[in-house]
Amino acid sequence: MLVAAADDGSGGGWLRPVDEAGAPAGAPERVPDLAAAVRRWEAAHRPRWLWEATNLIYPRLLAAGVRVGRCHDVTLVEALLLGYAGRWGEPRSVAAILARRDGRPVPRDPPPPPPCPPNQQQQGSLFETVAPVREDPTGEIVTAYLDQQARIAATAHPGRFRLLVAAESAGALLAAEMGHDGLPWRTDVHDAVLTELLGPRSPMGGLPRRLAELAAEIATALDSPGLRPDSPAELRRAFARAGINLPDTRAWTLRGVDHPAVPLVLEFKERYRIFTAHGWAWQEAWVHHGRFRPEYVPGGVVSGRWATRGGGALQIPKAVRRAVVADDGWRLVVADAGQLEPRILAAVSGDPRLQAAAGTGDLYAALAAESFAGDRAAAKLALLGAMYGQTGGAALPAIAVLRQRYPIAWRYVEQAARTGEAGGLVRSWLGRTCPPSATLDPTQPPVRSEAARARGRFTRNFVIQATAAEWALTLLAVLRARLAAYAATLVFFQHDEVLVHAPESEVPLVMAAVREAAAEAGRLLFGATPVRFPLEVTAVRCYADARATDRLPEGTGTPG
DNA sequence: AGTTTCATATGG
DNA sequence: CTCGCCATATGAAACT
Repeated sequence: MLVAAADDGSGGGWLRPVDEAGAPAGAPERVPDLAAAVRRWEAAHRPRWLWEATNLIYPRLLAAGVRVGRCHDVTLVEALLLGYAGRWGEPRSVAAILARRDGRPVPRDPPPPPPCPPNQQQQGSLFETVAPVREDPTGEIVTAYLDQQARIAATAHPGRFRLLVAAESAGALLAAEMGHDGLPWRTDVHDAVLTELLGPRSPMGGLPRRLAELAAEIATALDSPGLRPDSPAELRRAFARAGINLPDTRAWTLRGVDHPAVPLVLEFKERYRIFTAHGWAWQEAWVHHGRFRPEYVPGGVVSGRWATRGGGALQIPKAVRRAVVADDGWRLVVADAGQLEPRILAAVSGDPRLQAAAGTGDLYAALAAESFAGDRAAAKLALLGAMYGQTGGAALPAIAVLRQRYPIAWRYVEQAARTGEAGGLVRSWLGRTCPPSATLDPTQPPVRSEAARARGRFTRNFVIQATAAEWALTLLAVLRARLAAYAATLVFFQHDEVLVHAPESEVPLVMAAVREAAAEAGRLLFGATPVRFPLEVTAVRCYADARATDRLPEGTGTPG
């Protein structure tokens, strides 16, 4: 059963129960308290909620303590369907869907809100900026839903597309929940990390002591009083005065320069970065009551990966992860999908030799043993180079070996690249479609240009990265459903890594649930396949203690 | 003064 | 690992 739901902008709303065909399955209701009504329906029937946009309606339900199991997010699904039809970027609201269907002028979507740190939010601002709704919109939502169902049925693989739709909608629920719950964050530990790396904070808002000392040492070493090492232009001029002409001041460039100031500059850069991006100012804006609450944006990246709005949640530096600490009596279950993209390539291409390697715990090692004389690093570089469209550098011989030894996998990415170079569209396994090229015209003869080659690299990588993203999204959806029975909650998701905050007593159950979710995601996407999607799962007090590797020790002994 | 682009870092 | 892919965020520099 489905229940279409809409809020009226002031706490109340409308509900309309319907069946899969859109026929009434109960009386439409005008409710004075939408959250309370949703809570009653969820407890009694666990329907699939049908609404225009999870990111608009669900945060208010969460604030009222209401959670739901499943939904269909019309706006996110419309983005998928528009992309599938090659109409990327057109308006996605219910009103836009109906207008397109009826041949009326299509209204524009409202602009997304700007990034807003939670500690600067004004209470009630959301309610004031949204015009109150006076008419029941649930009938139109149902109509839009039925229109979408028809278009989904007309895709090349409707079953796959339905899985994508379900996963995308579940992701939207989870994104709102994680933004609401927040990531456990110890401000005292964060302070200690900052003080250790940067020195005591300057009371006047200037550089902290250790950074200021480093800047002074750099100025002395370059005989440039007052030099600000955070200014690339000043730094280049100072090095030029010392007889060293730099093309830029990147860390990698500096590492090749023999001068006493270089190690100081490198140290300054590393620490200055943490000071500006994840220092005290960031903490004051984004962390409160022991939780970091970023705003996740499902589908915010063209490949289907999530983005975040403000807070830099997907770029937390390794050093700062020490501040992510489980509550007393709780643990963080950290699960990381190792070697995900090459495993995806094996699954989608059907290359039997690559699939054999992807059936082991360490794909790169198996590949190395099979085709690279045991050189694991070469095997890894070859695969990454093939998936990214690398055309230069030291990995070229290894890429040539890959091309010859794994021709089916090679042809898969080559085909995607050719399509892109010609201005065509490519799709992920479940049917997410890449945006069209801004410059290439598929109706014209192919051109050979740097733009065409860049487009080829993009589409080549898209088919892999987008499928990897939907595997991860499917895992999340499955795991979220399994964790509903536990006190444990998902608190963080970063492309191929998830964090679950769990009471100690639930840790074994949660670790098993994560592994099962990974296996289930593989089955849901690819059915019976020899490719495995192993997870490295650890339970830790502190995020920084979860070691990151690209190797997955399996079984009882070490290989070789 | 306000806005846009560049340079450089972080993450996968 | 400069590479080849996808991002966000900051401050400086360069503009309107």
